Amino acid sequence: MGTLEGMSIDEPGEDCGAVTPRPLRRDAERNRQRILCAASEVLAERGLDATLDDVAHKAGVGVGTVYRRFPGKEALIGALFDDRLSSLVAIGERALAEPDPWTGLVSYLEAAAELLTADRALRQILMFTAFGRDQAARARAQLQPVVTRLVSRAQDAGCVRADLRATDVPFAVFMLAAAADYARPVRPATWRRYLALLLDSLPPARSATTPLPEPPLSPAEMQSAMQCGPVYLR
Amino acid sequence: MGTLEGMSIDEPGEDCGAVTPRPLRRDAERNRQRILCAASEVLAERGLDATLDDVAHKAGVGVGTVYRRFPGKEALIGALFDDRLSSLVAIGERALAEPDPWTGLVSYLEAAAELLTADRALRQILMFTAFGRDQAARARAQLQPVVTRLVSRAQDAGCVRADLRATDVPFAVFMLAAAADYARPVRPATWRRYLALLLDSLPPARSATTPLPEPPLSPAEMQSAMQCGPVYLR
Amino acid sequence: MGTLEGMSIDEPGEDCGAVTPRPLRRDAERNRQRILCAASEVLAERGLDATLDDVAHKAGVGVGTVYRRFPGKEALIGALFDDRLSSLVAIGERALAEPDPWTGLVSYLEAAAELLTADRALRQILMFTAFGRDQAARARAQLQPVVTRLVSRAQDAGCVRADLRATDVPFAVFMLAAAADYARPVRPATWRRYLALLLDSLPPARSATTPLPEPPLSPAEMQSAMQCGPVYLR
Amino acid sequence: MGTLEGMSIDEPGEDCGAVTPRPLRRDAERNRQRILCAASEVLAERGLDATLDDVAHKAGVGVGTVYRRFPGKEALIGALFDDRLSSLVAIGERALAEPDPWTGLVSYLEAAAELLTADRALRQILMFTAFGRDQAARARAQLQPVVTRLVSRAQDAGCVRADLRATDVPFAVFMLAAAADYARPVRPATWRRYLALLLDSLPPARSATTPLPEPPLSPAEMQSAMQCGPVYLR
DNA sequence: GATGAATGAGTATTCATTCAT
DNA sequence: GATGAATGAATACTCATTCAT
Repeated sequence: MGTLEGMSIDEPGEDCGAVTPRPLRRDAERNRQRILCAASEVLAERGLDATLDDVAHKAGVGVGTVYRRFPGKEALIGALFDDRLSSLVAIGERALAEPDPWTGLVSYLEAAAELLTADRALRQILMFTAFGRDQAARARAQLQPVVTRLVSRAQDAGCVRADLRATDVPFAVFMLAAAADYARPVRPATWRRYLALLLDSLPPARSATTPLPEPPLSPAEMQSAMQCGPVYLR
Repeated sequence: MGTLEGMSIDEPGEDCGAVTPRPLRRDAERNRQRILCAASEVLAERGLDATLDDVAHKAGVGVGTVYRRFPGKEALIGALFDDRLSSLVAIGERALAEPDPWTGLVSYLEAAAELLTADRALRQILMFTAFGRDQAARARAQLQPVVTRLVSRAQDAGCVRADLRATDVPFAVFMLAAAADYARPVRPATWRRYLALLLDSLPPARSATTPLPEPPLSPAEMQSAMQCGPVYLR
Repeated sequence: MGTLEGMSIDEPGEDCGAVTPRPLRRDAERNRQRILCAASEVLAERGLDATLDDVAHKAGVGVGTVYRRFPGKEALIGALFDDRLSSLVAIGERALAEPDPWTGLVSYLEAAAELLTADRALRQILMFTAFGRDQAARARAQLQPVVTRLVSRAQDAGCVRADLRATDVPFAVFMLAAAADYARPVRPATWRRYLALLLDSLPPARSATTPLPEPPLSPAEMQSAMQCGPVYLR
Repeated sequence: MGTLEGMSIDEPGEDCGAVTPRPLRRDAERNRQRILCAASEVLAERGLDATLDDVAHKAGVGVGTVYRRFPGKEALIGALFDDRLSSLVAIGERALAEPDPWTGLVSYLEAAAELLTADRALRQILMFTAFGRDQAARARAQLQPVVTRLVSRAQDAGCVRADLRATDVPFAVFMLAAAADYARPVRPATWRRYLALLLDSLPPARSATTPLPEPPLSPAEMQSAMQCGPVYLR
């Protein structure tokens, strides 16, 4: 899980950041990462009902170690959320850096959906988990201005309908993630079909139809999706 | 739950009937219905994590009775699924009865999404639960022809783009359900906003933009949704 | 454990009492008694730290059964407390029935200490566990008037010093129980030695010589002690 | 904790000493003292359930250091016990130095009870914890002669009943500690009331009326009680 | 047939103790 | 020697499922 490896490990030299109360010992940090990776994988496989024992086993550590690094299950999931949130913010900022407003918005939707699509745990976390007041606040505080700017910039350029709002964007991403959740085991890219559909509804006055890039699921694939799809039932 | 009430109850004497293993005794069938109703209500409120004791209590019977009527929790949920599936088929047939093809398709999407929106467990079931081979097959067998007809009829009438497929329809419903799952505790009708958006992308060449019928969530409502939203985390 | 066997089982005929919501099924009540007995024994042996699994094992039932009958560990111990409390009240009433005031007070102290002495769990419960407000209140409400009467009656008869208070009595019992706790494995009756010593300090002759230096706890303080006292229950 | 501070620290160089395995390095000894102090405070507050992590934190050292200095939790508590034992012996010796035999005995009882009263863990230790054979032996070896002398001296002076024994004294202290444990959160000095009561039963005049019914524990029995007594230490 | 009592594997979490850094 | 990271057995409690009444 490349995303996790590269994050939040202070390089040996740059410890002058000084915000973190104390950098973890090398091995502790390594285990922290292992735990996050394992959590991500296990949760992706078995959903949020996965046990911390499973996570610990996958990470190759004892349960106690998980509890040493995270106050509890919810906190561990919260850490995952925080990490992914940073990625989303980065995605948003890259999208804002895009000179063309339309391309910017589209690339945000695409990259955000791609991120969610690649990680089921993240979809569940973003879509279904109630978090503590502060985490939710942080998420909003970081993402909202970026997304707001993306939308209003596109509206000012006349390429997006005037009644679209910034809060519609996460909904679009959730909806795409829901589609992805369903189709992924059969044909992972299916969600792009619905992104295209969605984009078709965005221009103030649509002129030409975009041909849908992905074929629909065949009835057989559809059935197969229903059988091996995400299991939340215990 | 009207659908449940109306199920045909075989008279005690005519057990010589062909396929059905044996018609239930009058009181047994009454209990079966009570259990399904109770399950429907309890699961709609609390989702799939509701306990069978809760269901039994709500139904006014003992747990043992639930197990006498259904092999287990999954089977009970499966029966609910079947019931809802019938509702969906009925919805589809009503939509087909609609003379105008476009109105027919739209009313199907609307009614199907409405059904999912009112029942949390149903959303979870449809979106996340893997069912047995036969149930999935039955679902497909019953729904697919109806939906296929709805789509092709609309395409023949020239009011829907040619590259839309029947399997896109359940995806649309799932996506709307995902939106509903998220926004429901704050503003339950929000999903209609996204149905409108979606419909805007369906015509072969869109002429006028449909004004979105529901306002978007305010940032504050958005945050509140994140806090009290569907909790799958135990 | 004879005391437990005879208690709180409604005789088949006398169900007109009607206070209890519903009499337990025969087997359920039998198991309830088994659990209480086992709890009493196990707690007596291993102290309040004994696990409910131990209790269940001793009772020959599964843990779930224990939890079906009692909401949790504390509730189980509370039930034990309630049972013993009834015994104490009965002891107090027998003591009041005694015509001679001095004999009455002495027999209460003796019988109460005997009760505590025979059951270590009870000693711990009475001495160390903080219970819910209502249980403590019930204990006080039932015992206090009886004990108050025992003391004042003896004082009126001139056989007990005037500065003794009703709240001194439970303290005496606790102190004897502490002695019993210690000496029991070696010589179980040792506490009687200290009861005799204590009784020697009660006649009024002594109060002239040494007035008691600290005021006794008021009934309200006593109750407050029962509520915030040392909690050894985990 | 004055007693702890004053312990003799062998100089680094003179490790050729006889019995002591090896004098600790200066800093090691300092840590040992810090740990004992911290343990004393933490245990006094929270009782024996306090964790070693708490102790280590309070002492400003790592848990590992605690384990380097003491084999385990029980050993640490044992060391505390030893320390308190020294205090008791000192108290006893001060009491013996008292010219008046009665005052001597009373001041021992008072000071000993005061010591126990101030430290919850100590109460638990003295009253409930079974210690290793050697610790109990040491306790007896050190305390018994002092207490025996205190008692017999008072008896010789004619101010204490003849049937009192040395082993009655620790029982008196335990009983007072039990009272203290109970009343402490409400009115900490309450135990003095019961000390006064107890003292009232000691003069020889009393023994004429009621000969004590049970023999006292012999010193050997006392020791045996200390070893097999109720164990609350986990 | 109905009931609800009994079961016990499973879950999150804690803490004394060990061991790598 | 000191540190604190890692360990995992233990504990209270839940709930789907079975079975005696």
